[in-house]
Amino acid sequence: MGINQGRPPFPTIKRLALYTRPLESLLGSKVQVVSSEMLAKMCGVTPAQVRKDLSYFGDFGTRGVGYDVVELLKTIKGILATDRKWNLCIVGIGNLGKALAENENFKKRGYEFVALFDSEKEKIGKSLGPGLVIYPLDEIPQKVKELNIEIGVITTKANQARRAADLLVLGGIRAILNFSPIQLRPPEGILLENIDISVRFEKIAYVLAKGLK
Amino acid sequence: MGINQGRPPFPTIKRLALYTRPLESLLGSKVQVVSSEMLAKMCGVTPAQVRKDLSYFGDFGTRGVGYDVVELLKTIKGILATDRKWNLCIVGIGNLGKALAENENFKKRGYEFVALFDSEKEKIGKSLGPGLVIYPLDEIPQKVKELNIEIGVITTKANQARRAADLLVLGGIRAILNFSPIQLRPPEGILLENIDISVRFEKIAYVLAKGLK
DNA sequence: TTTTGTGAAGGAATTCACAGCA
DNA sequence: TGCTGTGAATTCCTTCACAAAA
Repeated sequence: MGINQGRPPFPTIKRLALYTRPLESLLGSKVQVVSSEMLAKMCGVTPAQVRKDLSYFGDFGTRGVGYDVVELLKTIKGILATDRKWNLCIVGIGNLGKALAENENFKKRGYEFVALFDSEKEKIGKSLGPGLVIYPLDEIPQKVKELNIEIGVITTKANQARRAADLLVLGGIRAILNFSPIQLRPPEGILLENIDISVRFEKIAYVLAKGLK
Repeated sequence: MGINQGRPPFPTIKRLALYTRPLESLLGSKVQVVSSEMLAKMCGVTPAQVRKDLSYFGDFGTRGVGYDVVELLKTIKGILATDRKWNLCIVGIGNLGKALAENENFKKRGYEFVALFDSEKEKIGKSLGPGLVIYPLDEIPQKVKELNIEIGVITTKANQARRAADLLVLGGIRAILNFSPIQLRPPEGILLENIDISVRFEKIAYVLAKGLK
């Protein structure tokens, strides 16, 4: 019973988020109990992995039976802090920025975009979705403070990314999710995550070309 | 000298792709030589990591000097098989699909979208960019064969993802890049990569909430 | 000198295999 | 009996530290 050794590995955190999806669909179909084996299959991982991941946070299962779907989902959301609202903003309202802003899934999970920014004059003042207005970049610091924005998403062109990051930092942002292919260097204490989609293509190309598994 | 032990770790492959970006900008500014230390700093990794990564494939540096930028870039592109063209298609032409289709960076790296697919009647026949027409989903298998498409990108809504994957497989696709939050199960031998953006938000939320480094 | 290339050491994450409990 | 929870074993990846080369 309960609480494993030191801090859980980061891969564990990402998998917890993964577990959430099939769990929600099980919930929808009124399944009450799930085994590590079933959950594992639904997520493409091993059963031992599922159990180990969960064991870092306590023990939620019943031996011989499995995990209660409702309880497990609630627990994971608690661990991931998805049981509260997070205010985000997007800098750079091109296609990608729009795609994120209009995606309903994020809001469902508690991630709410409360401000949009772009450098193009023609876009300023336009709104996307329900009352989501596009502001100029200079207003980033002020809006971040005013609206309590904790996470900033950068979807600008490469040449604007650095400026976007600086302005977010100035406003007191806590984390940045960067889609540009630029290496940002935020000050100590600010969390940076990069998503570089073409890196994924490159991995695919490598595997295909080398013909390895 | 040269060629390290067994197959290189996958993290190494992803970093090679990462190294490519600053290398290109160095190339642009006519810098001829780069040390592992400088390259490391530009990418946010350690110098030892850079050298170890490269050592899996041979030795390209000159001791006491560094790496020749032009040569290193060419070598990495060769390793990643980015020195040739790859034909891709996108299934699901919403904002995200559009963002990918219109992004010039991919083509620059050899990843060319040669067909688009969507299930909405109103979108069929429209074209995006230079001669990129949107076809209905049923035409996926035929077009994949006809145009020699090796990589399929799925940017549909969740409820269409499975069908999209099946049709791609039917056409003989070799790899699938899946942006939907659905766990796909392609047959043996077909490479699947998932990009689930909200997982990244979840990791950020976790770190912020726990206040850990 | 300077900076690479790399075995050896260390650390992190996964898998094994089984004890413990329902 | 069946499935969880978890130390121990293993595999995988990174970092260290230094010999080798320019």
